[in-house]
Amino acid sequence: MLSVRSWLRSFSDADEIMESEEMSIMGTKIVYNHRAIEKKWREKWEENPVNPKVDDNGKKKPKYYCLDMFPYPSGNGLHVGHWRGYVISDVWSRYKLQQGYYIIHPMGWDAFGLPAENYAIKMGVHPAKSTAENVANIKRQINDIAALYDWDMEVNTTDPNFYKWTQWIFVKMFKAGLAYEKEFPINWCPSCKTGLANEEVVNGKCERCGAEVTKKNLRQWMLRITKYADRLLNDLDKLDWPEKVKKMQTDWIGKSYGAEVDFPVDGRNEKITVYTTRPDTLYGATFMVLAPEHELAKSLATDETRDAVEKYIYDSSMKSNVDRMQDKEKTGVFTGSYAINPLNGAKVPIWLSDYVLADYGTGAIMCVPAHDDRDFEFATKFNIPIIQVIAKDGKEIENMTEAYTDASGTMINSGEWNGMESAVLKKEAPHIIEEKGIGRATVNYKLRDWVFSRQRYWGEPIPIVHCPDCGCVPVPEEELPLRLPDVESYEPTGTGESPLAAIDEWVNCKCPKCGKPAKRETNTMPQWAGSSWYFLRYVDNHNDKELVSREKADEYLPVDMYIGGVEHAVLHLLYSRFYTKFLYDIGVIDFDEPFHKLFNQGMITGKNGIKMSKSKGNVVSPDDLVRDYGCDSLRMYELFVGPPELDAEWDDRGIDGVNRFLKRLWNLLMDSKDQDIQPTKEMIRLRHKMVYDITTRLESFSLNTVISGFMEYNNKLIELAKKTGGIDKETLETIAVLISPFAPHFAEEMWEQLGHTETVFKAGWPTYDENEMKEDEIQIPVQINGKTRAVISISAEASKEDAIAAGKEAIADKLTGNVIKEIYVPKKIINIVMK
RNA sequence: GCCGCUGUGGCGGAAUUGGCAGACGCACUUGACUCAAAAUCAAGCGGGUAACACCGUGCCGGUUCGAGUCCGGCCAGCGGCACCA
Repeated sequence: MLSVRSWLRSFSDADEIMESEEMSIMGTKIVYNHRAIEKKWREKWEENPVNPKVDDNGKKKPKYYCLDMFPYPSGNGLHVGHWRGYVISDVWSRYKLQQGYYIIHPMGWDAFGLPAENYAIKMGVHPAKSTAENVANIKRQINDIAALYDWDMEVNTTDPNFYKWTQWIFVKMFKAGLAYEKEFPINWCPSCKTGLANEEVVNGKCERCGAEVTKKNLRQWMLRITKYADRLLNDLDKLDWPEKVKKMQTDWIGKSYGAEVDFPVDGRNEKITVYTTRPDTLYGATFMVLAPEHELAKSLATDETRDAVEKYIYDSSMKSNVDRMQDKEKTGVFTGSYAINPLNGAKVPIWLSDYVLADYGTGAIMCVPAHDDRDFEFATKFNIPIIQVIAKDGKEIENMTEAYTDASGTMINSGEWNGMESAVLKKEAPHIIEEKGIGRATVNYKLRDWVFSRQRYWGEPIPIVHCPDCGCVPVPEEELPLRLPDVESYEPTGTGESPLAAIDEWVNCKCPKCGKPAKRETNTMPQWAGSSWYFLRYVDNHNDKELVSREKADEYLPVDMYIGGVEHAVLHLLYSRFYTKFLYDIGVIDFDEPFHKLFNQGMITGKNGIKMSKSKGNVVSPDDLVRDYGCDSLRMYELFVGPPELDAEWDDRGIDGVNRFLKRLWNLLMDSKDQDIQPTKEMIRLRHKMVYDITTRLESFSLNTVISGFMEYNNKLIELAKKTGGIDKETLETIAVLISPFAPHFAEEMWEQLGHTETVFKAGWPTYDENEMKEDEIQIPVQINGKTRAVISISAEASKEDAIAAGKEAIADKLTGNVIKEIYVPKKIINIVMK
């Protein structure tokens, strides 16, 4: 079919040929014509939207806010994979609409940031221009989905009326002490030529472009997300999110309980504080390791060790993240100095090694080789003594070949702690240490503060002025937005300066506080800045006084259902939670979690699970499929390819299946609609069962089986219609409503063909009656020793005796042994156990 | 290395609380219609057998009248974290 089509398309009037062919009338029957139907209803909806606008909302109806992650306007347009999430959220929105909810289903553009900017650079056009073009193109493609989007709510992160508030939030954070400047070696992508947040480094590589991330010492704007670590962690409990995402965030925040212990340096009036989660093993500490970047690292060297120590510190600073991670074998250098174990006075050597991270804990650790794998490896390599302090199964391990890391066993070689259970001591030790005055109980997080500035052009300018007298002064709130200036050269410089730094007339300004000459901050915000709060703006996007009015926020927010890929688990979803909590703290909104329920849809891939991309040449565009099969068929096929939460390989051929289904349903409608068929008992039963099945599958988000359910019932009804000549009107009406979230144009046409003049979306979701679903006669398998030997038909109400008697009769010739047990599970099975 | 998820026909995938494994669809085969093709309709479609029997849900074992489903032990693939002390 497709190849014939493409052959026909080579003629100039191919579309007209196809159109007339499909419009043709075969006999007296009108053939399903998706083009005519979809065009007709698209126009009708344009005139009379099925979901009323915000302002028409009676405010009495319950609302449902369904949202999918907004796209960035890439130059490649949408492929069938993008469709999936949009179809899922639209199906859910329309289902909620049928249940009587007022639906908020907006769409917008995440248009600042690297993808848009890199595309612009590649094409040699200004990002503002290419972004606007790409938005227009993708908007056209998105309209093909026929989703319930309310374009009056549209937002665009590059619109000054939007980024005014992105900047406003930053100013508020600055005033709250949550945004601060810091100079330190940050993750730097040499290809994107910008600093990156920790979350944007995946396996040592840039999340965007895959280039190896290096370190660069830069002055940076940071957001103190760590201050929210506990709340970000604890509030996960109240979210209806996939466990997988909750776990990823939990691991990323990485809270651990332990103790800081102060080790005096031998012969010096200094101490080194270490962080440990295993203070119970303190007696087993036989050495100490500092990160090469530790502030005391250099000064601990003696005359004999100085050269080696300085070389090691220098070498470490030259290693990239990837190098440092991939080093299989531990390296290190002895400083020549010793520390005193504050518990037992033991003198332990102080080493430097890059397996200790400078920015976690205190940048220094005590090492207990007997009970830590890394310490064991290090001690073995450098011949450092190993002292066991936990007895496994009551005794010391002889000839230790690996560390014993379980916290289960009895303490030994541990002075007054001897004989205690290690698991108990692990909990008590921090407090004991605190009482002794040699340390304190503490917690630590893997989460780091957020590196928030980017040395790129296409982002929100950070609204800060650097004044020689006043320091960092925020741009006054009434002067926002601070507009991104137009610039001729917007390519990244790679020097650590943003292209904005080259615009003197923009950079030079007056200090808002004292009026003296000052300079503007030239870094811009990351793409996440806009996407961390955009969902709040939809419901009040024209408000020029507030980010969102409290009235509208209270009424419409937060988001009930959020749909997006799992790739945002620790980026967008963590940042959005942080922003929401901050806005809650300053009273902008009255909730502190943005997304009540989260659904992660799986990715659509090309053959063999390869991600669709232009460079791989495996991108499938929805445009041809919409033209050849229709929006309704594609919508249904997007769901039919597999469980929505799992990845699925795209195969064009499968769409024929759903298209044939719609054609068969159409033919059933055409055969039945003018016949006034009286419903048989079987039709009524099927109708109730169908409502039950479709509804329960939809509720459990098993959207692929909803589609197969439609096919199953359609097949059954077609069989039935062969006997009766058609299907009753009520059953057909029920199908039209049930299928309306999935194939909205088809449903509307079906509804109209059945004589209705109002939209099907006002029909209301059908209900079922379990009594009507019951069958009088049921088919039930009869087994001998668990193997099916016959299938019999009995009354659904049959007693155990009657059922078993009927079952035995059916397999009488096989009942040759002694029956030792007879099992009847009502309506399920008969099993005769024989010897 | 640690944590999580997933293993079912040629393929995508179905199987409430354990109860006829393979629904639904794709592909394929055959037949009808057609000069022919497409479309459509009808039949078939895990392996095995002439037909039964029998064997089949990654592998090994267990519980049970009965296991894709529960338990124990492995194997493979995918994903997350990755020296976080």
